[in-house]
Amino acid sequence: MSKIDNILAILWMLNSGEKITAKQISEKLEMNIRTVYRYIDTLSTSGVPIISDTGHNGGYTLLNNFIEAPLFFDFEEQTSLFHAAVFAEEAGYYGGEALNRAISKLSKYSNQEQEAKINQHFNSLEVIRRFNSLSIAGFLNELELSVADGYSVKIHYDKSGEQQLKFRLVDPYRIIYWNNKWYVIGFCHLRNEIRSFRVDRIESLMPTENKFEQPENFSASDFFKKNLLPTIEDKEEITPLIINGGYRALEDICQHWFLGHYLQERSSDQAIFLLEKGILHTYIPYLLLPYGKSIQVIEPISLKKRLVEVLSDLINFHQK
Amino acid sequence: MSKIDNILAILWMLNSGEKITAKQISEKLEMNIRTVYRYIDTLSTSGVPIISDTGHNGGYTLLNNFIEAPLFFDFEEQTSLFHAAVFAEEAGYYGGEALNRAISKLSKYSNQEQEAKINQHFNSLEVIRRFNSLSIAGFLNELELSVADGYSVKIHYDKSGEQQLKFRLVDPYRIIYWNNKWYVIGFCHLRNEIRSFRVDRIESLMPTENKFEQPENFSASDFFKKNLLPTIEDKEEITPLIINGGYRALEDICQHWFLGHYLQERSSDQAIFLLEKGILHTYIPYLLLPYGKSIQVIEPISLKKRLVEVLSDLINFHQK
DNA sequence: AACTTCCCTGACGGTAGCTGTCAGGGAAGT
DNA sequence: ACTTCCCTGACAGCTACCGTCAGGGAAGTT
Repeated sequence: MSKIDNILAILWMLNSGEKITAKQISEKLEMNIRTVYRYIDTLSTSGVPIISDTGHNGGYTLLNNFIEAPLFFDFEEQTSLFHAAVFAEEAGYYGGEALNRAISKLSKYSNQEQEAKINQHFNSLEVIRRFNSLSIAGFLNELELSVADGYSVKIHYDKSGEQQLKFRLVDPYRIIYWNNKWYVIGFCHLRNEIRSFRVDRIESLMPTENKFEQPENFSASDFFKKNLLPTIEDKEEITPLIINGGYRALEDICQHWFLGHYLQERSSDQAIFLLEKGILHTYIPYLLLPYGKSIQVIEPISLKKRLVEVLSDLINFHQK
Repeated sequence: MSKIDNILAILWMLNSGEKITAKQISEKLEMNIRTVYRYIDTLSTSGVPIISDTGHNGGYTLLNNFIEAPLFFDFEEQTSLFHAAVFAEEAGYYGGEALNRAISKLSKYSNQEQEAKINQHFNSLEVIRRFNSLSIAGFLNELELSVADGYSVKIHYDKSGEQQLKFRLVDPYRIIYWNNKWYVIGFCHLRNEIRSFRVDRIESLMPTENKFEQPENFSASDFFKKNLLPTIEDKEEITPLIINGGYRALEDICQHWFLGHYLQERSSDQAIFLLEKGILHTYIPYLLLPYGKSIQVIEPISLKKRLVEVLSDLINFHQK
């Protein structure tokens, strides 16, 4: 960060109205504390009415909150904000309206030279959208409000694609975006436990006036990863899955959205995953099929057999 | 007078709204005119939208907007910018440093009331990262510069995972982000045509001093979609692929990263795609395998046969 | 077309200024 | 007495800044 940026940052901090110590400033801005003293001195000398208190409960305040410190971004910063907006759009971010307003404001505050430079660099990158389900931004907006303000929602969730008329009351804790899909995680009163719901499978959603308490230090990330696939009911023993293959195929499989979580070890032609036996025989065969002959299961033998079973089954099915 | 003092003094002079010349500034602040030019450049580079006119009646002014209404974002706009940064990070965006700087400025700029609100809404959403290959930000940064400034790069590209010692000179037109992968599209001098390269498969990359002309109105998106898979050499006739299945499976397959492009028509239990025959028999079988028995090929019959062939082949392979 | 007023930039040599470290001092609160 | 706070001077290293010089182009006037 340049000196100007840091000086302005100090002004913004002081302008917040709260007393702040030199140590806090030095930590926030990652500068040496001696430099903080110097900058404060510089600002004071320049006429900024800074009040400094020594001793306990000491720190700096402004005489009044009237300093107008301008906000500006250099072309790299602006370009990156514009690009970030593009990634958010690609993901189907629900706050697109506010984001467009922000971007629009930003784009009005450059002169022609700056604008040309920003465009040049902005156009270096193109983000191509993938296919998404029908717009779920409406539901996401509702959910966001409910999460932020702590209100339960009543949803009609349809997991299997078949009509069901049961509503659920859900305390939404967090919205999740993962692997090109939107989820809401929350406490489901119907099931009396924390559940995740794919937003594109919500048929209807109604806000309620039921207030709930958000749990402290809830990590949606942890919960989510633990519940990636339908839970196998009984605790089963962990077993290694050993796969041989070419460099590229292994690279792909080690970064697989599901299998990647269970990677234990790999070399240039072998990867070892640790999985529960139940998962191994129910889901893994289908996950491996698209790799064709570019990978080979070395262990467990039972999975090789299971694979052949699945394949035979499919042959019968497709010969009908 | 310290530099900061003079820089801020210039900023206030410009903020008066009147046009002012470099000479006037140098006299008022008793500085050399070369230094004035430097300070103006510093401010401009930092993002202050200064308008400069040469010749008679020349001088500096600030963009009108900036005078009347300094840049200000409300909490929704700020939250959305913060979220956008999170999506960019998830994608492995190369401009993360500049983006962090921008976000850092924004977060320091908001007052405490705004900050609490922003945090509340910011924490409503969690973006979970998928697995990515080793950091390619270095290459992406180099590529971005080469794209923006129009310089060729020399790359060593490794598509098959085997060692090859042939370099290519490439005129990079655009960086592409699609389906969680980064590509560069450009004119390949080795192949004498436009090609796309997956950035994580670039083994080495060197900037050159060879300047090239960016083509006008180049849509990387169009090119990219047309070259999604290895090109089938001869023009083959288009044929329909008819698939039956349950609602959910069909929903998934119609949004498939590849097949989605060829969707012609669908109903609640059937989808029709139009594809070239060659693609149909070489790639489609593998793309359909993960769907197991949840979908069924209705037409063409030749594909059903091909599917059975592929499955038999795989059985032999996995029984070794 | 020539001239003048303006913004602009690169290169150079010299040195001013900036930074972090170290040492020391005083005010305020427990 | 101790701790937490603001504060300052001095130093070495080195980076960035400054004024000077030279040159270029845009815009307006005569």
